Amino acid sequence: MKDLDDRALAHIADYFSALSEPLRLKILNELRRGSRNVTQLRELLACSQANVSKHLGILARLGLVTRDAQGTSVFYRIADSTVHELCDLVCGRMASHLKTQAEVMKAFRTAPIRHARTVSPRPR
Amino acid sequence: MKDLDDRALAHIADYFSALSEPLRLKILNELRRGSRNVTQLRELLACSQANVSKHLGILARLGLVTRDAQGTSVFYRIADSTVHELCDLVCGRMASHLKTQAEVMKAFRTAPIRHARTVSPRPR
DNA sequence: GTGTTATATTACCATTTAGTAATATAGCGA
DNA sequence: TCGCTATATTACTAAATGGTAATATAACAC
Repeated sequence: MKDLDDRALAHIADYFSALSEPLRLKILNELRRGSRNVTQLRELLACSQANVSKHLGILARLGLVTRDAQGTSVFYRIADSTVHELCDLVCGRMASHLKTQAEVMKAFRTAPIRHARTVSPRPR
Repeated sequence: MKDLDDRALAHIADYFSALSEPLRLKILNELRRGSRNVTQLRELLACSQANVSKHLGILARLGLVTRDAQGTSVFYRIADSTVHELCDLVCGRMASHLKTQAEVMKAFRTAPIRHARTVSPRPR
């Protein structure tokens, strides 16, 4: 990631954006176990058909999943193995972060956030 | 990523969400070269001070960057080495994806997207 | 053909978000 | 103290986004 033009950057942002919705993460997580059609996902994730179709469309448009039509059903599967690595990375990081975060929360439960700016003197 | 409760999922989504904005990616990319204060980032990225402060606040709140106040300046640096791995993963994937995408675009420049559902017969 | 099922899409609403201008706050130098 | 600089925050607007209900489309069974 050295010299990034705006188009490439927008693509990367879009990619992360696809992963920034809980329902889409649930879909991808479910698809890790194998190919699923819309109805299966709708039942597994307890959401509306229109909604799951919409999110699948987003994931497909960005190339994270692929469509496989079989009769009236459309089966989706993960197209991009990078998805697994990304999620694992974030999950691993999340574990340690949540751990420390929980301790911070316990200490400062009700205290207001203050941006102390007196930490170190200005270098000269 | 086996059994995900909704809170953990929301955290992961938030994490990806932080990476889903071009300007924030630019900031993180710039911070890879070392610690930078707000004014430096403002000049390097050619954006308003309020905007870069806002985005830095988002990144800091999620723990991707840390603050280091020195006098009237506040220096930020990447707090989470995972950021690098994530971006590299996506960039690597992007390269191959854009390559094939470009060829697809060349072929179907003006053609409407059609969802062919006659690929394979329904299994019985 | 009709009816049924599966999926996609459209139109809409509510919420969120990026950006800006203006203001507030904090540290520094004189 | 009084400016001056650096950063954060507030209030606001415009645009994007998630969700839903209704509709459209396509494949199958009959």
